[in-house]
Amino acid sequence: MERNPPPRVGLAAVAREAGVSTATVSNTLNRPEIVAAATRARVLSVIERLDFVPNTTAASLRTGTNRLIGLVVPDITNPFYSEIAKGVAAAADEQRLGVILCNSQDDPVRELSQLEMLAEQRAAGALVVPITADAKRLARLRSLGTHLVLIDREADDGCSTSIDDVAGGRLAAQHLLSTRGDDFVLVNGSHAIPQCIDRRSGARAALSAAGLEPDDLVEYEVTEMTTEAGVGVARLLLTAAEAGAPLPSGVLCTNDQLAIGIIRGLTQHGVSVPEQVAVVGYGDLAIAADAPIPLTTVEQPKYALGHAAVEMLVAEIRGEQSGHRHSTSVFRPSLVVRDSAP
Amino acid sequence: MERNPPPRVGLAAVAREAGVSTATVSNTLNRPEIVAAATRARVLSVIERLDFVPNTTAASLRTGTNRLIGLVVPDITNPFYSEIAKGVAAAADEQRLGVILCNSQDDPVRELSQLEMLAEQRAAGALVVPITADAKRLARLRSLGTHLVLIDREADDGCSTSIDDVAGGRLAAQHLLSTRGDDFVLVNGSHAIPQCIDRRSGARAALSAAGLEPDDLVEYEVTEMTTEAGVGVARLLLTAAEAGAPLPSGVLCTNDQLAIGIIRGLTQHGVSVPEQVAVVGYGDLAIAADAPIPLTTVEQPKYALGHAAVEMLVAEIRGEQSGHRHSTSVFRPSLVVRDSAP
DNA sequence: ATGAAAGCGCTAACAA
DNA sequence: TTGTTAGCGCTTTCAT
Repeated sequence: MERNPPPRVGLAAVAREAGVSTATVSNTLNRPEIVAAATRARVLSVIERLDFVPNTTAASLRTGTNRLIGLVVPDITNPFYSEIAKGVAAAADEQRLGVILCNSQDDPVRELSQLEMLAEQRAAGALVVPITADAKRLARLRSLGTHLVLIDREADDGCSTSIDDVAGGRLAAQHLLSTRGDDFVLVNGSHAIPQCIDRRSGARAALSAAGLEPDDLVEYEVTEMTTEAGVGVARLLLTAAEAGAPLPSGVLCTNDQLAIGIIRGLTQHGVSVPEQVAVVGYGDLAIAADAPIPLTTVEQPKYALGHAAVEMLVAEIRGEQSGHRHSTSVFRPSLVVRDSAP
Repeated sequence: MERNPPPRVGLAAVAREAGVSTATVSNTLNRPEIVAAATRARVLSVIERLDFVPNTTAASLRTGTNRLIGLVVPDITNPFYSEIAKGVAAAADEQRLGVILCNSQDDPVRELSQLEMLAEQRAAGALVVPITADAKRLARLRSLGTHLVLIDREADDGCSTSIDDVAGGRLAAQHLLSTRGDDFVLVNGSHAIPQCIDRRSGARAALSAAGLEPDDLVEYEVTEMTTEAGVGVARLLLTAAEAGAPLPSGVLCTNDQLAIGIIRGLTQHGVSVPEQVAVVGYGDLAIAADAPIPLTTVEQPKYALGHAAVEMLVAEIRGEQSGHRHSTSVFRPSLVVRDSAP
């Protein structure tokens, strides 16, 4: 079982064996068109035979470029982020880039030190889903030198890919409006979260567009956007109904977990969904389709978000000298109609 | 908005500014104890002032070691793998390692090319959740030079971290046996999947241990381990019951999706869970706790699996010359009792 | 305790 | 078309 690793063969060994210079070996790899077909074939066969694996570390040092990019997400376990990561990984594969995954765990300090690590690795750039949009922080990140593309957050100064949450909120509200009327309620997360604000704005915009007063929209704000919180709000709704107020004909939730909680809370108490109350979620996670009553929800192009971010980063890197204008691509969400709100 | 990137300062610039040699700067960074306190302070202040970011690429080239490891998973979107990734990312942070994420998408060809990429990057090693355990393939991977630690699959020749699926199957079966009796059925995935085989073996072992005949265990095998497939099996169970055979008192599923499907299929037809039929899942994904009837299931230490794998890889790398014996650490799953099978 | 200098493996002028 | 050669930025003997 003694298995001393064979001494790594380098460009020089290949060159010697093939009877050419190192430059020619390098060229057959990087610019095959400028080397004679015969030589190329000979070199390639030697490479094969010696099991030569080029050392990109050395190449990076020499060229000053690196085929490595960073991806910083708050929690890779969250389906929203892991879908993004999947899109990033696929695009990176296409571009022959490696992705350094950093899980910031919602900790700004950790996030910063990870960006620092990426800078030390001389990553060509980084895609980050920032924990806080604090402009000062972002400037600091950028000053670390690597190119930055923000995901799921618009950058005033720089590239980003994001989703139009206002449009998503509008879409959901319009659906409820046209199928159920105007007496739906909004179940929202903390107003400290930009996405929650935007979705709410969209819902209000839909109301305005229908000639209604947006301030009449009843909103329940929860601190944790969990299934449990949803069940809690459902109870509130039922209590109010017992006190005489009618149940709303629709509930618009700003994520899927809340919506599932609402449905559970309502159905447990004999209220039927969607007959008595229609429920719309937001996000289209796997749980939406798999729920006991499949969820009508706003689908977010998460994979596309990640995929596009890589392409944007590559464009930014390429355009480094050739002049590059920062850009933002905003994806439009769409409504997926299922049983919970037909 | 013209912002020419400032020319990167290197070790040499720092040395010049601090009036010392590059060796001293390097030493204050890597072996601070051997440089005089006064010099060290001066150098550090210059580093700070010039915003010097060491270039690990160059260091790697020089030392032949790299603070980068690879992580290859079949699908980062799958909660099982993303939990592992989280554990890997955390452990890597602790060890100041970068993690290159590769999503093999269940494609052996892609997996191989990703391992090749890791070899080109001279990653210090790779953690892989292999698509196929084919020994020849693994040998080929190892021959690419980087150290390998397998995750969720035992390596006959090399390091690995895995979960004892036989124990998990036994745990689940024992629970059903002691709370419900011996007339439970097994709903399993394809026998081509080692984990499915192991979980089945565990269930059979539990039967044997109770003095029962393992061959009497009724098993339903599905090709896709989805919620839908679970609903399908539930229907089969109900049809059989109509034909006179009694419903089993328990159902043991080899993943959580199947269990949720079973519950849905049964309850939709008026069968109460757990009163008439107890259902046990496997995996303890988020959906288990969040299900309408919270799921009794076998919890797998996914995070620990990833975390331990990093430590094992580090040990293997360290022990490269100092003699290192390959090891396998096998984690024991545990049973989480919830409402679906109290 | 510090400095001088030789590379790590590769790429890219430039020369032939 | 191919070869020669000078580094990329760092670490590490070996002197001093």
